[in-house]
Amino acid sequence: MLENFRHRLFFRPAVLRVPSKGENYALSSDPSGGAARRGEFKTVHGTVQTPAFMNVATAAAIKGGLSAFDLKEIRAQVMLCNTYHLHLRPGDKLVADMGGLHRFTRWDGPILTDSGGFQVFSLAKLRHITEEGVTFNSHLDGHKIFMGPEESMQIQANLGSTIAMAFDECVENPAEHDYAAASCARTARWLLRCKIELDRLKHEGKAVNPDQLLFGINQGCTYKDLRVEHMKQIAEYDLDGYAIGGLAVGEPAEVMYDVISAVEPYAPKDKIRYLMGVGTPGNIIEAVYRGVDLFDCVMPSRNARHGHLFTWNGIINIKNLKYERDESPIDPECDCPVCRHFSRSYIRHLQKADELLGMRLAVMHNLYFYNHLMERIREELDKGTFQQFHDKYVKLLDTRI
RNA sequence: GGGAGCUUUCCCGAGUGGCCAAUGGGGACAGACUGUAAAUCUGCUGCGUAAUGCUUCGGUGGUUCGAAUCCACCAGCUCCCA
Repeated sequence: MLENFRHRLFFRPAVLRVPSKGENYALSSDPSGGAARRGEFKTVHGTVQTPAFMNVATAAAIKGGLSAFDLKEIRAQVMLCNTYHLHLRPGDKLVADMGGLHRFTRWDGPILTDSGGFQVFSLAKLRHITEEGVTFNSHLDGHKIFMGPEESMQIQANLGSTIAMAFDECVENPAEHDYAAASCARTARWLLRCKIELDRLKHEGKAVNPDQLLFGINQGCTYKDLRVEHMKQIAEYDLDGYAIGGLAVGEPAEVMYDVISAVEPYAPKDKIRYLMGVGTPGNIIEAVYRGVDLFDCVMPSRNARHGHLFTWNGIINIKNLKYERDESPIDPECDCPVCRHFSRSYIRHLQKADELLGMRLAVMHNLYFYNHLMERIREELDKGTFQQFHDKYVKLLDTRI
């Protein structure tokens, strides 16, 4: 496997803190293990500066009406699409016939496709799991679909993403230790099947992207013993990257941070680490602190559609009456295209009036905020001032104002 | 000129004697949202309280133990006949 990820350690937390009065969590990284990293991740679709945020475009579009061209405008590096959703509609075969996701969407940067594993969790009422894979009832029309590791890889090979994710089971929280153990053992077996199948597809010329990378996914619920054992196991498969999945599914943030700290020392140092589905700006800062390189989350786009906007002074709800006559931009400290041109008053009006533009502008701002947050984090790591940045913003950015 | 019907809390609209401060929508106000079944969902919307309290269903006056609901008159609106 070619080297595709180079990183430098810029920061090691030296002091273990305990929660002080008024704090509901404290940094608890193991000083010998967790460490923020500044890196570069090379792919055939371009190099990703890490830590990075991946912009979620589940059905090959950013909800709220943003295109590939808008993604450039908001300084996005990576787009993320979904295997299950694209398989259902328009169908991965159609995407392959149209030349793959890059040609289809006109996004020429890296694309990561999630495997459908999260839908095993989120569509729990519509599915049945066996060793072979998962049977779903389509959320669109109810028809039965089967997806296992091989099917997920075949679909992702058709989509031609830069990075394919292994097909996993994202277990709900809380879960019994026995169930979590059995599930992550199965996820490990599925991972091997994924690797074999993707190698076969590439070897037989059936992958739209012959250089498609494969990331494995660590599971084990909130049980550190399972997490560590599972990570040790999948670390031996020499994958292109390692994800931590099954977090931020209802457990307290401190628990999530502890799991990351526990499992991080066992993730290969020279491979990129991806924390799936996370999170708030504060979550991301804490996870970077603990050695995570890559993130994705629906929060900036979904919340934007609902009027919940991120700023460098905390979170605002643009629909609130107090912004009715507010001429200032969403965030006075933001230089995104939306903040450069439009007032809170105008965006509030657009959202209250259900104008499409209201969602579009809000989504552009929030995604810019997230991508810019990652830029700031990289700058702070480069300058060696990430600790101060962390201390200033980790709580502030998640606070409602 | 004659006849019929209607008028409900911000709006639409249920309710036709007590279980009605009054169904349900909409709007307003606020909250939730973490690998997107999410342009969704939740709360709240007469005043006030710890609470059995107070004011309200076009207006006024009646009937009744009790009225948004029944009666009379008045006002406004709609339709039909001349």
